[in-house]
Amino acid sequence: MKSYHHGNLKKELISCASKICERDGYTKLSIRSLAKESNVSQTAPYRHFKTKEDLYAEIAQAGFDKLYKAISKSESQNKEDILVSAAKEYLQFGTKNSNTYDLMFGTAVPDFTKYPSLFKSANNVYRHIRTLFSAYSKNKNPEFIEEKCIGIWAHLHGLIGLLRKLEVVPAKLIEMPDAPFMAVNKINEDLDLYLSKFIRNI
Amino acid sequence: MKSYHHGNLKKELISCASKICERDGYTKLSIRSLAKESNVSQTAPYRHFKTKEDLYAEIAQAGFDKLYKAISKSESQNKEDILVSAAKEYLQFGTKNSNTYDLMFGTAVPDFTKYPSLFKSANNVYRHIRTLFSAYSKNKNPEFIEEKCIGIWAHLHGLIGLLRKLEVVPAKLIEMPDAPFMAVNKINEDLDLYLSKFIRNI
DNA sequence: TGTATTATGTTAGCAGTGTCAACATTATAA
DNA sequence: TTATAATGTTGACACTGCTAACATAATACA
Repeated sequence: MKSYHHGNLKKELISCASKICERDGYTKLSIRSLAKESNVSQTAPYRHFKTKEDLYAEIAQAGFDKLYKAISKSESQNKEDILVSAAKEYLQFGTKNSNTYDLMFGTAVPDFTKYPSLFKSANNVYRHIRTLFSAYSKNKNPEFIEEKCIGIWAHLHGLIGLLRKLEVVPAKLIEMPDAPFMAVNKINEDLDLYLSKFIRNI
Repeated sequence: MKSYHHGNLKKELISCASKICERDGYTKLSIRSLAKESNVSQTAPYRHFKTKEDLYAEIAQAGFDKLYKAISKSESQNKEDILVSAAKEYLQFGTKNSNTYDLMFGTAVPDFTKYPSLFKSANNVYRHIRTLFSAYSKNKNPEFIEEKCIGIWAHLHGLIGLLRKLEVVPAKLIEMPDAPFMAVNKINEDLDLYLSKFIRNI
């Protein structure tokens, strides 16, 4: 005997949608199929999300919050270690949740300023990177810090994109001996080493 | 008096689709509206592209070819200047054709190995970066070269992604004084300086 | 406690999508 | 010239996001 009101639909939709987005990519998500999975009518989700983009924004925000947690958890006395470890967490989040990462940084939600809480969550990630680097860096000039932080962020962000794109079955390597897979795979195999070199080189 | 056969449909579709993808983003492209614009029936495009992804692959390949041209055109005796200039061309291509760049590196075509000629075009871009850096670098160790090239590529690739995401109307800055816009805008304003510092720092 | 209001559901329907099968016309190769 | 392949059209299926109109339940207030 099912009651007319679901009781917890919004949360369930977000949770379910997050899983689908991570599993299949956000373009595969459909509001109708999502509704079906929660045993509600096709248009019930529209009582909680005005548009599909609104739903994406919620998922993206949850992603940024999760990312923030991941890069915040490392504890150490050594400031370089913290930075390296945070970078590693960032990279791992991006590669292990690549579809969610794509939703967060791709065109699913083109303008974050439309969603202030999403904006804030995304910004918190950047601010934390800056805090860590600020503590690590000997040069405390704010402009220097900002510029280097963008650089670090861009490097990690770009690596995630490339790793995803170049993640190919090894068999293909034989056909394309000149492709950048070898190098990417090598980096992927020894991330710790790469990241400490990378940080120390800044 | 219109003839039954269009004569040059495939080329026209690709050209038209490229424009739409760059203007509106690739998700806005529909095969049906594309067909309508060429005054041809809804399903005519399917004689030239088995799926929408096949069409995306063609556009992406054209993008990589254009990118290759852009980063190849710089001439100079100084190997560092060539590298810096190529990096600048790369960045400019990515920021000025951001929707096309997104189509090239996003999830529109998830697996390049399905499209050998696209794969090759994309690979040419990487190989050219490597050629330039190889000529510039004093350390000629292949592993060193590969790793650094991935790093350069990732940095540029990531910057393009961030610049796009952080490109916001300045008015919003006031509401969010702690956001990374300032830094990003500064980098954007003086790309030459940023890139030469960046290259020299490798 | 009774009632008005709001929140949250449902049904029906519009306009649009990718893709396929069946058929029509034209260009080309044998 | 004729068979075949290439390239076009029509019609249809099963989807999609989204809206309007309506139904039910929870809540706020008198």
